[in-house]
Amino acid sequence: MRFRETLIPTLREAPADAVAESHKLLLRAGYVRQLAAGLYIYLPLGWKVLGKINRILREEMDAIGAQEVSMPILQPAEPWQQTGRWQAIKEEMFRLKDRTGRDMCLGMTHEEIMTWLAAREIRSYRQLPQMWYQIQTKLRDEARPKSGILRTREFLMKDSYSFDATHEGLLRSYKLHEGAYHRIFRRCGLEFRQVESDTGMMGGAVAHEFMAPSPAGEDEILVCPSCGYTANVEVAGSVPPAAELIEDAPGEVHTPDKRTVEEVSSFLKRKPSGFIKSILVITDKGPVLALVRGDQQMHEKKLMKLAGPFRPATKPEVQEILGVEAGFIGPAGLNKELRIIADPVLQTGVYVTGANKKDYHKKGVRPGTDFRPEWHDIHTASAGDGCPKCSAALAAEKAIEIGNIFQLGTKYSAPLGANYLDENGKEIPLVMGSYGIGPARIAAALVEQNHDKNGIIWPESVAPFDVEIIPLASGKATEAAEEFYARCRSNGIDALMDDRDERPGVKFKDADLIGIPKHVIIGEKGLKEGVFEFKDRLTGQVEKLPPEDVWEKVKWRKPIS
RNA sequence: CGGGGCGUAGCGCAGUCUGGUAGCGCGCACGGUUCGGGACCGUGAAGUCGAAGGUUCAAAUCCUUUCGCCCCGACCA
Repeated sequence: MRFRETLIPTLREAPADAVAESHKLLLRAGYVRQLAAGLYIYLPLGWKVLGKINRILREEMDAIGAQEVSMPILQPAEPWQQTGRWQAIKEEMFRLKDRTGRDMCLGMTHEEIMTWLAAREIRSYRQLPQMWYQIQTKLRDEARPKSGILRTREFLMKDSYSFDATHEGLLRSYKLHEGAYHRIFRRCGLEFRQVESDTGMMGGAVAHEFMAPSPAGEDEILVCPSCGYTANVEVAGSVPPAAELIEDAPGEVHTPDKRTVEEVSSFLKRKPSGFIKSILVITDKGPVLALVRGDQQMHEKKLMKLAGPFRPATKPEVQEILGVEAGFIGPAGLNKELRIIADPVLQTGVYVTGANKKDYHKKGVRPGTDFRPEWHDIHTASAGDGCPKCSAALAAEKAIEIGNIFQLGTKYSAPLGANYLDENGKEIPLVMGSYGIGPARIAAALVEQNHDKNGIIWPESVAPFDVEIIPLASGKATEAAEEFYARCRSNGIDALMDDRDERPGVKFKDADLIGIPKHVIIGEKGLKEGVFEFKDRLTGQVEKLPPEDVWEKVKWRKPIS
């Protein structure tokens, strides 16, 4: 393509609203424009990049035997009502009525519709397994769109769904996707990790996320440098550093007005790890007392999986339920039966905790003896904690979620009646999996991971063009550049020809900003010596070479590793 | 949804406190000189000051309401 004829509106300065590096650069380099909060226009360069990513997605999905289909974005409410998600999902779903008053929604994902189709078309075990995928627009009324194209209300998603006769079949489909995802992200040139993850509202037992490490990421993951254990902080296990053991004799201490662990620990001159933090929460089934060690943070998602949705108790509620002011509550010597969930790190040791008496704490409390809780991991794993598998020190990093895979089981097939007949003529629900990848997130994560102060540095596989040709104004240079450009075109090399009447500096700056990996600079100077210049955007290295050698370099493509 | 910030030309900003009828840089158009890392000179076009209502002789500026966008948190199928 010719620069002059293409919409590539580069900006010298980034709009003040942009904060994330990928957002700034994609805006400045002319890849995207914002229409409204969480709604983006993809300009020619941006759309080409998405196209490249989508091609890789299709190739790898096709390679594992998945079939591409296209599902409506506008959907009737019924399937969603049948699976219960019409109720379970709240403001995040765009809802509307058609002219007859029928409830409709805009698809935020396609489990319901894919399963609806499966319910009608799959009848026999002989048809199984099936894997269907699409690259389709999703709409979610996000509470907070942010970071440019990282979190938007409308976005493209490659979503696929597997239908198997058995759980073993599901595992096979899951593994196939796992492998495809690894190949996809590797081909895109992304640094990524696969982590254990929460299944969330998708349901099902097992799920993994694919994460691209980046400070712009919204997720935190824990990584063991020794054994390779990796998990989202939402599910990550860890062994916090051992606490100093102080064998107090049981007894009360006067702690006037000292409520939080910080206050009491500095008052008693004890480390926070010698305390039990008691948190009263209100669930649908009543109050629950959650306990973590004083130096630890409770992880709400972990507790939510055990106790269901909850909220912290208000101060009056604490008074009413436990008969003591908040700040002095503890698990030992409660005035009533209460569900107590304690983090296993408290299984050993002797602790200080609230005495359930205003202005008093209790010393020498032995969990398991002085009170009998349910033991469940509810603390937040953090950097420096021991790995749950090998006990080496864990590291924490921020990451962008670029894909996820879920073993759904029969969560959708059962309510939607997606059954098949087995060899014995028995009707059995399909065992399903679902698998997503966000192409725009791949693009944004790539920019986050691959840029310098001058601009973007795309990997060859997803760059909008293979090469940018930069003639420096002069009749001869333009002529030579045109010839080179024509040669690229007739050999299937996608070249961007900067045919603008601009000064060299402007062309160089724009080329670096746009980030095509190879630049060919053709100037009067070089022509006199009989050379073109080949610049590697990544290293910045420029080589003066005979045109034929430059051609060889432009033609050469990095093999897929 | 809670907290904070910001809306003035395509982009970045000043002007708002202390009311007097809108300005700077970049970009854009035209002419000229330039031409290897965002050139220079000259001329010019472009703004309902987010919107509505109010106060006032007079509102970008003061008051009220409202909309939008960004950030932190909550949420995130």
